[in-house]
Amino acid sequence: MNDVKAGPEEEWVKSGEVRISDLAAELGLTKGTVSRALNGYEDISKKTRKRVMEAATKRGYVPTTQARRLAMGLTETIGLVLPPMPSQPVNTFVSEFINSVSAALHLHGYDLLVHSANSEESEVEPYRRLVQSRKVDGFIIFRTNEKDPRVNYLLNEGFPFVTHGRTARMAEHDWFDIDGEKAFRDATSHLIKLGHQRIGFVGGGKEFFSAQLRLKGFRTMLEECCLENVPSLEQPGDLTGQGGEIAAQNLLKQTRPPTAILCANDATALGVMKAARELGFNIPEELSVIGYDGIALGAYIDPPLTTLTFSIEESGKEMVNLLMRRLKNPDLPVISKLASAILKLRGSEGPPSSIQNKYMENCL
Amino acid sequence: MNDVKAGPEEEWVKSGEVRISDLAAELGLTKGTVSRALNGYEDISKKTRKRVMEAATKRGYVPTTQARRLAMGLTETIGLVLPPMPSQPVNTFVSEFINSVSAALHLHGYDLLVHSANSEESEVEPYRRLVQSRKVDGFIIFRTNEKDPRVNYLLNEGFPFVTHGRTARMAEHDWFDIDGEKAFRDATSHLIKLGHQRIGFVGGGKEFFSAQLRLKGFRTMLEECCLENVPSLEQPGDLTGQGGEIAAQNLLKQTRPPTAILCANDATALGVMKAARELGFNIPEELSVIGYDGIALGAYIDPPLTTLTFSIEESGKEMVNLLMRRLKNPDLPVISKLASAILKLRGSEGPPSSIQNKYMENCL
DNA sequence: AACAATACCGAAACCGGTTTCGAAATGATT
DNA sequence: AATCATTTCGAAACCGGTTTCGGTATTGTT
Repeated sequence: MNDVKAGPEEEWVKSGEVRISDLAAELGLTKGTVSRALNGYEDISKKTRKRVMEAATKRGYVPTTQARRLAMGLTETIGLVLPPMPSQPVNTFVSEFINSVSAALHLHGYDLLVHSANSEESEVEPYRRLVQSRKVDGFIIFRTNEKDPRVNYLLNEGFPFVTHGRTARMAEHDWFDIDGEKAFRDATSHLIKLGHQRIGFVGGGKEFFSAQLRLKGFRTMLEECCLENVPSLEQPGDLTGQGGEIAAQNLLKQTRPPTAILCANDATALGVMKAARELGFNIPEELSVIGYDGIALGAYIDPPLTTLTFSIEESGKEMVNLLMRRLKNPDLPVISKLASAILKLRGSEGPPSSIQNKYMENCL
Repeated sequence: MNDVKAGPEEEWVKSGEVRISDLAAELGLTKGTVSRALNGYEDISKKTRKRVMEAATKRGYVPTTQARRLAMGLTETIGLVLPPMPSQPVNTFVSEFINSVSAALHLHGYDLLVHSANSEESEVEPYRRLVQSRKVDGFIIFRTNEKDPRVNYLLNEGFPFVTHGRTARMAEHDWFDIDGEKAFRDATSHLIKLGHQRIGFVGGGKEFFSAQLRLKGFRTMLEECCLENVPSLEQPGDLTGQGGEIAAQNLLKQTRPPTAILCANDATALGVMKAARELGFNIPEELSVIGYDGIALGAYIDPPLTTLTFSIEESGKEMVNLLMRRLKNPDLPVISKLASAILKLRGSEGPPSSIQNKYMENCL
């Protein structure tokens, strides 16, 4: 009939029907004693403990979470607020991230409360509500801005949290981040070694700290290789495909268009590729494109998107570790963790059509 | 300094420091009275109520959720268990779905608890744990199988839930679904009208009910248009890009390959397109491809993917409505809701290279 | 003015656990 | 056998709210 197996010797009982007081009555003990027996207190005789535990498993007793948490004064729940999603979210990242964070939290006995942000209200409002109603013990914050109101609010409250990404106040809170600067130095270097000398850059919104760091990595490597930094080759973006399209048009319609474009994320890169196709550029022969994020979909397009990738699972795990440490001892000094992205070559980049080796003469 | 504004006339207080007993003491009332005043009981004088409410807002009192929920015997929380994710998820769907469900729940004062499934343990284990520990009042289940152990378990427990997708026991539980059969009839019809006569189909796993219905829609429309159903043109898939690649190879290496391929979802379609390119088929000139899901990324590939799409936001909203109704009154009769997908033409389909109008002579 | 009806609030139980404290029972010591 | 230390458990407070019940104080009726 169905695959739920009940013990053979006793009738099936619906879950969650037996309370600690039932157990206590059945055993002729008080609920305090039963509680201590189950929680490993030392002042319980082996014999009694055994009786209690056997009765508990036999009756299928599981403590009511709400009651336990109320008594212990903690929620064992971590909040994650989804940023307001534009209608064109290319957020394969988000679901993977939620998945890894949730799994990591579970190992510590914590639950994940996912809240959606209403775009009509202030960005901090959801956080404020969750804090005030005491629904969570801490937060996981991602996609940080340089000046982040959420961070300001939580720091002010003294409420525990960890960010995915740095902020202007990163010295005051725990954070995890990918070394986007190094990643973009690597990608830029790779393009230069292929022979590119005019390289375009499409950023994320400048409010994102990560976008600034990626830009910095790009510029640093240009300088290091004695390539001049052409302002018109740096275009702003917004981490969406549409933003990529617009930026690419601005880049490719110039009299001397770049031979390669570095994008702040994969969604942007897809927009860039779309615009490039429409303007008649062949990829990678006439234009190299590199993204950032490593979304799985990038492998299925033509040509497959070369991208900078990192382990989302590791990100989630690390962030949870940082947060658990903080919850256990709020007074510990702030720490952070920087992971690195790796360049995953898939085919959307190659040498420029006409290689000019000027930079080699000058620099190497 | 920071943008958290405190009232000008009084000093800043950390949130959540004031309890109902503090309020009561301050007002010279009992906490029972304060509680009733705040919750709109009729046996409180207007004057007292006003005093209480003013004091509450002034002191920033917000009831502790855990305590209220314990007293009221409900969790106001809905569980959503993420299916184990393969490493190649093109799951923009999941994050959007979580977002919409969370937003809809919030309107009813409910929270969303997201749990990740551990692939090593049984599929129902997470549900069992959440039920037994009484962490949630109900579940949102998606990606149903025909014989779904999760559904069996919850039905057996008499625990409230709503599914996104039908099951073998759909008469016994509330569900919401997209009319995949109709969607695939529409898509098939569209291809036939374009002149296609040999149409391939790549399904999802046959354990998914939805996959069966999509196949049924495909077959139905073939029959309706007097086209013969060629078994070798029906390939199984697994809702991933890789599965699409394999299926496409099976289809396109045949002596008489199809001129169009219908895919059970967009990820599959991307795999199909990749394989087709590698085998030298031009899309859409030599091969039309249609997907299902309407993922945003589909618009950015070349050619943009024609797909069957539906409103995820609406799905979330409807499912939450069904679930809230069920929670309010567990004895109501089972109801369900069927929404329809629409064919979003983006360019990955077109007339076959050599139009043979045989079907028109026969049928229309 | 006496009486019933109503408005309003206090007292206490309750939700289901955890934890502290003290007392009884047991065992060890002299 | 009396004393003391230990082991083991019961009693009760507590977490922070909600809800029922009953008793005044107030109002309305004749």
